[in-house]
Amino acid sequence: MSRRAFHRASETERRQDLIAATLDCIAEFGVQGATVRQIATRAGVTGGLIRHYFASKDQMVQAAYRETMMGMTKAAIDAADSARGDARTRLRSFIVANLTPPVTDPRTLSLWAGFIGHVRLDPVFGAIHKENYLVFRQALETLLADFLKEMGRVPSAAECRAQSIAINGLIDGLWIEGSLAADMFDETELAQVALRSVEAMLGLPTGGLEDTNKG
Amino acid sequence: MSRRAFHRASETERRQDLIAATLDCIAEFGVQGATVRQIATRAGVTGGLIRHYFASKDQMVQAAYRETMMGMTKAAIDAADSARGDARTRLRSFIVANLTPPVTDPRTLSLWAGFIGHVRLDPVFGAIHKENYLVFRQALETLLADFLKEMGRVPSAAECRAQSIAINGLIDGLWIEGSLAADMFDETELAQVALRSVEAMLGLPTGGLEDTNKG
DNA sequence: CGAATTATTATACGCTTGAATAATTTTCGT
DNA sequence: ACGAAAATTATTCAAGCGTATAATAATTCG
Repeated sequence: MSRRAFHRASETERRQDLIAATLDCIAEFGVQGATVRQIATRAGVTGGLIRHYFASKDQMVQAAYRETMMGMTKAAIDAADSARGDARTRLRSFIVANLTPPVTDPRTLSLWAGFIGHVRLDPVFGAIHKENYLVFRQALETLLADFLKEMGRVPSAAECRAQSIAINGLIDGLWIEGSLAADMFDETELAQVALRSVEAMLGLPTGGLEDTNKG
Repeated sequence: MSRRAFHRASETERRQDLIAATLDCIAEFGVQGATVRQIATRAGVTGGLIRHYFASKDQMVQAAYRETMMGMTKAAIDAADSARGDARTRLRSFIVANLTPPVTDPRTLSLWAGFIGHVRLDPVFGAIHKENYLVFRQALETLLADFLKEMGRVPSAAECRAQSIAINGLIDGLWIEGSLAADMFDETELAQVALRSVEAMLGLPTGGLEDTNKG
């Protein structure tokens, strides 16, 4: 049997490849199935190389978790930032980004599900989770406060907190529903449900779901 | 070394003990740490006995998943049924039951997190998930339709669907938030947020979060 | 161009896992 | 009371795990 051919890559490139292979394996086989050997095969290297780039498998998985979470949050925040319009438009872009691919996506949920169980067990996972949660929640609260001000309101701190908790929860829950059972929802249905629900929660007139006999 | 003392239990009792031990281990150590040996130790038996009650470890974990999910759904439905009042009261009881212990609870979330990653990988998990989801969603949709009728509305099928998706998402998301970071919320805060948000989504007057300068 | 260094492969090790089997104790029908 | 059947323990096994180490190929640099 001949020896496997060498392919030498730059450090950042190889680290990225290894993280990508880790995510592939977790999405496809679950955390249990994401073994060092499986990940190495997927990355096209031999197992020993992993230890050359990461002190342990755990550290590599932590890096993969960090990247996944930051990617999701960044996608939503970028969508809000690049929506150059009024505060309402920015908030809506943020919500839509969270409830459409690639954030709402079966693969993303598989990754998240594989990771979330570690949050309470591994302090590193706990720290990554907490930081990401705070970034997300802060972004949402800012968008919300801007929107309320734009409507001419002077929201109290209590209202901002309560409404951002509620909107955050709504986004999270719809994200799970949509990612777990994507086939049960039209492509834009969840985003539309979220937008209407959020604006109803904030006291705006609803957009088209009135029934025939309101009273 | 002397032999371990025998303790003979009835079949249903022992199966229940093994499932309970499985859940304990998953909650405490994660799915990875819930090994046959660890579970057996927790249950106070030796490993071989597990195979006497379950054809494989997988089947035992599936039984544990089934029990956990059915328990959560049943708790909420029972709360709604035993609230002998108008439709609004029943819907509120359903929501509150979902967002207070033992449904909203760090341990319950740990269990759910341990399981959810299997839903897409193991068809048995997929079937359990789907069945439970449909039961939950049907119960919610019935409660919602009753409530809307009680308000004098004649809700369209589309509205019922959209609103129940939204409420389901809100419950799920707040459940996760509350279970992941119970220390960040007052004991009844999430339930209150949910109740106010749901009624706002349905077009009812809000209950006390108006700010100082509406309009 | 050659030596030192680094990246990569290949192999080996100790441990844990789920499962299978054998041995032992209890229960129960007759 | 006894023997068959069932429940439980104890032991064993093969496979797979993460990791460590040794061998080899590529790169770097004086």
